[in-house]
Amino acid sequence: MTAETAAAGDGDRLPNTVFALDAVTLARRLIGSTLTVDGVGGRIVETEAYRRDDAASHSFRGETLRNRAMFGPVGHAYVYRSYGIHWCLNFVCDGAEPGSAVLIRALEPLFGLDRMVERRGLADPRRLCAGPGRLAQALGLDRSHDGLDLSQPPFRLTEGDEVPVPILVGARIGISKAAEQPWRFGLAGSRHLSRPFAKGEIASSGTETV
DNA sequence: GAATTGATGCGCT
DNA sequence: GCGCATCAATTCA
Repeated sequence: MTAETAAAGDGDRLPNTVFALDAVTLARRLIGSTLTVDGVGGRIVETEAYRRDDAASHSFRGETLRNRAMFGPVGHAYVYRSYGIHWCLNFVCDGAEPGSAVLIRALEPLFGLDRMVERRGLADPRRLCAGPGRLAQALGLDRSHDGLDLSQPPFRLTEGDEVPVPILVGARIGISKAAEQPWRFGLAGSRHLSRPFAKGEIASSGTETV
C-alpha cells in the first residue's frame, strides 16, 4: 500500500500506555510512528525529551498558565508559542513525574501534502515539517490544540511499519541549559530532520522497530 | 554552503 | 527589560 492510497493513520493505534513512559524512553519510542491532525501529517522522524528536573524544560520552575498542560493528564498535547511567532507540539507523558513531555521536532510528510504546502506557503518537501515550528504550521496547530487528548480527533497516532531502522541519539537543539543531555532522537537516514546529527551522535546502540 | 538578523508573545527577574 | 525548546530572508562565500 502506498502513502497515497493509505488513509491517514492506517495501521494500529499507539496504545495509550506508552504515555506512562518517562520522556526519554517515549521520545525514542515515538520515532517511526505516525502522527496526523485532521488527516494531515506523516512519520515522526525527530523528537526531544523534556523532564521536570531538567533546567531546559518549561516545567522546571513549576506550573504556570502557559505550561499548565504539562502538568495535566498524560497522553494529551502541550502546545506553546515559541519566539512569539511559532507553535510547537509536545506529548505529555510520565504520570510518575508530572511535568514531563516529548517535543515533536520533525515529520516525514506523507498525508495531506497539498494542505501542508498551502499552510506553509513553501513546497520544498525537505522543509515542510523539518522543525517544530514548521511542523506545527504544516499541521495547522495552535493554542486551540493545547491540552487536547491525543487519542481523540483531530489527532491520530499509529504504529509505524515493522522495519528495523537505527535510531540516532544526540544533544538537544536550541537550548542553553542542560544542553549536554543526549535527549534528541532521530530516524537514521531520514532526509526530513530539522538538522543533521553530528558524527559523534550517530552512535546508536542497536535498532528499533519502526 | 555558513553566518547574521529581524519578526514577535509571554513568562520571568 | 531580558531571554527564549524558531524560522526565513539576506548576505556573504
